[in-house]
This record gives sequence, C-alpha cells and structure tokens, in this order.
Amino acid sequence: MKSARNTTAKTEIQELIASSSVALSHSEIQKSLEGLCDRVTIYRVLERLLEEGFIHKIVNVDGVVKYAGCHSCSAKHSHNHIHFSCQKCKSVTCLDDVEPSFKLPKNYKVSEMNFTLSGLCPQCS
Amino acid sequence: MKSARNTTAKTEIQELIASSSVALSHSEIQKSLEGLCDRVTIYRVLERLLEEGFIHKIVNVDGVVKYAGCHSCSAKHSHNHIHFSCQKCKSVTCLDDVEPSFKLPKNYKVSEMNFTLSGLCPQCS
DNA sequence: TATTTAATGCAACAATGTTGCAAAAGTAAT
DNA sequence: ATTACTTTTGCAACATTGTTGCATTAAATA
Repeated sequence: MKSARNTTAKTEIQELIASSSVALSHSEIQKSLEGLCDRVTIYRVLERLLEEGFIHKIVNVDGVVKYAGCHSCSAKHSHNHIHFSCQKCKSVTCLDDVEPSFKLPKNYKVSEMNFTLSGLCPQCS
Repeated sequence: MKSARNTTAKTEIQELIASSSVALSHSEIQKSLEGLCDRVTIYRVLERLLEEGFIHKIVNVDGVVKYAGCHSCSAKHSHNHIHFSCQKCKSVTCLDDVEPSFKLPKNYKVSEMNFTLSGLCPQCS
C-alpha cells in the first residue's frame, strides 16, 4: 500500500494555492517558491494534489493551465462553476456560485466541464 | 495599405477546416497537408484566418488548441456556443445551437467565452 | 536508530509556439 | 509579359511547457 507523505514542497504549494484568491499557473508557483524545489517536483506535487482532490485544474482561454483550491466542493467535488479570466490584470478566479444551465442534445454524456469567460473583472472595469 | 493574398497554403488550410465536421489542431492540419508547407506557415495562416473571421479558436479541456470554421456566426460573429470534446474518439465539435445561460455578478464585463464539455459523443456512447 | 519506499533532483527529451531574416511568390501597374 | 512592390514563406534558432528514467534523499514506521 502506498501512502502519501508530507514534504516541504507539497506543504508549501498546497498553502500557496489555498491562500490565493486567484488561480495560479505552474510558472507563477515556481516564481513564488524561489527555488525551494525543482520544476519537475512542482508538476508532480500538483498531480498529487489533483488526485487527492485538494485542487482543481483550469484551462484558460489562452491555453495556460492554472490551479485553484477546491472551496465549494469539499463534499461532492463537482466543478461546474464558471471561471473568469481578466484580460487586464490577467487573474483567473473561480465564480463558485455561478453555474450555467444549458440543454444538450440527446445521447451526449458529460463527465467534465470547463467554462471560462474573459473580459474585465470588477477591479479592472 | 496591406492587402491579403491568396496563397496555396492559405487556400488549402481554409478548405480543410471548412470541410471538416470537427475542430482541427495544428498538428492534425500539418498531417493532412503532408508537407505542403512549413509548420510555421500553418501557424501564421491560422493567425490570419482568425483575424479575418473565417475560423475560431477552441481551447480543449486538455489544453490542446483546435480550430473550427465559423458557421452560424457569418453575420454577427459571436461564439457563445458550447463545444463538446469526446474522450473516446477525441473529436471536438461545435454545438452551434447550444448556448448556455448564467447570472454573472455585477461589474463583470464579458468579451469572450470558452465553454467546453467533455464526455462521450453520440457516436461513442 | 534502522528499514522501507515515497518523493526529489537532475539530465535528457518531446511537443508546441514564437521570432528574425533572406528568399519566394502574389498583385497591380507599366 | 515585364517590372516593382510587398506579402508570404522557409529555415534556423529559440522559448516555454510538460514528461520520463534513474540515482539519491528523506519521510514514516517498526
């Protein structure tokens, strides 16, 4: 049986994401950690945090992958909320309360969703 | 004044995308063209087709960028429809008729949207 | 403290996308 | 058809992002 271990890198990254109001990219995390660990380690830690359900992954409209903590989905772990990407301050935030509705044609089976809007956030508009 | 020119590469790529029922990635286009032109040229042609409004860009849930022709938006050119990404056959299609609705908090100004669902398409489910 | 094995660092690699510049090829005028 | 002008292309080189193998390091348990 393989059991997870608490390492410095994992703890730091987890805290960084948890305390951030915006979603963070791999490179942003790397800058924040200031050489605490290797680039590869960050990828592997993020992978583990995803598996363990502490964070979720967001693909921005420009293709950049960002990571955000799981707030609203502690129990059920569903991510059908909208993300907002600000074109001015470049921040990506989870709008946890905004869940879009739509009517899908028959025979489509949905297992994952990625909704991202871009424009100006309240701070920038 | 700079005016666009009709080149072999542009014509081929435009036709390829227009005649495809699914969105195509850069690498898929490259394979189809079989060395007709350079990798870089494809990037630049796609850039021009985007500017000219013949195609639109879709960022898939896995971060892969795909391009699809503009069908429904010939006049108004809006892309608020949903995209569906099949996990089995890997196809990405535009569900032109499916437009999601949602209530955004005040002071957000939306200029672009990217909605992608993934799961199983009718052919694969 | 010793043992076990998860986690890390390093090097090397692959995929994707960008940029500068000289050469090639459209387009329009002669 | 030829010329002149400028867009477009190909090539090389580079940047970024993400992955993999393997030896080493360091948690967690006994």
